Amino acid sequence: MKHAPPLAETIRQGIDQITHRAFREHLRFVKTSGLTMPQFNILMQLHYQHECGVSEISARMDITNAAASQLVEKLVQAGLLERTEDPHDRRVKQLRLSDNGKQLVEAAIAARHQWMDELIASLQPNERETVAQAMHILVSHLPPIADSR
Amino acid sequence: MKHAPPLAETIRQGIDQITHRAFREHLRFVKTSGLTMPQFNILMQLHYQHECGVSEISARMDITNAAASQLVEKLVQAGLLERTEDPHDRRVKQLRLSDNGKQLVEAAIAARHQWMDELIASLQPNERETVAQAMHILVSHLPPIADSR
DNA sequence: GCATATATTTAAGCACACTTAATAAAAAAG
DNA sequence: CTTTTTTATTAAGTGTGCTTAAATATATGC
Repeated sequence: MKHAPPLAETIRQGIDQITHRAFREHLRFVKTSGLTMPQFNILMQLHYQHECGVSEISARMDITNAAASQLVEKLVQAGLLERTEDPHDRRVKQLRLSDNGKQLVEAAIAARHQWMDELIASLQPNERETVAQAMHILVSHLPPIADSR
Repeated sequence: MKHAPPLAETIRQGIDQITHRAFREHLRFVKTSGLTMPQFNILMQLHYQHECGVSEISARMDITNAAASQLVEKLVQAGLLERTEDPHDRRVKQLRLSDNGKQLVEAAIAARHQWMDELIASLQPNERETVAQAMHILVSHLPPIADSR
């Protein structure tokens, strides 16, 4: 019998497979939502950030302000985003998820959790314990911040 | 002190964060490669499958044959794909990565492994053991096949 | 106050992925 | 052998995201 693969290789393969699975599921959901990826990304950003201006979106997505403005416009038209004037600085527009927008994002998160929960449910209690421990370790070691900007 | 989050929640958050990180890294690489996502996906598919026809690509990507043919054409023009006639069935074209194509895909995989390896290197030996164990558990429970077709 | 910088929008135009419809060639079915 | 199906391509047209350039409005620096 050959020797087992080194731990690092096992971890790499695990991350590869899990992310691959997660990505495919996410793509499928976005497709059924009728939105494009960039549009959807804006919604997700606003879910985590709750409120921001157009410039913050263009900065995070690495596109021009003009591009971000156009994307936002479509989402406003679609009734997924609310765009109001910032009273403190009337140049900036405050962007926020509308109720419909929130609903869509929550559905996306639920879909993302579905296959995870099935996976988790298939584990033995002691396995679940090990996996949770590992995730805690990984997350705590992940990125100091790594914003690349 | 409040109670700790349930294991399932810890696992979900771990998977979320890891996939998010992986996705961002991958996007960055694809961008620098000068290719678009659909083009890159074809290369990745041919990396894992080594050889296939145009129809298989359109089926897997859920686009028409016409669209797949056009994408393939661009990759052939770019020198990343080889397209030859299948002698067994002269309707189908055998698609295969060229040497340049292979090189690009390998660079992508190397880039994907880079941050993982940094992460792995930051772990204590016993942590690494736990994480590897967890990954093994997860992968073995992942998807029977789940090809959705 | 006046010049400059910042935040956003609009217009014009390009590249890309995608679609449908039409074409061609080979394989499979009858 | 004729008809039908499969595989791939081409042509024409649509929608999207993106860019640059120009316009507008507000805030900031001196």
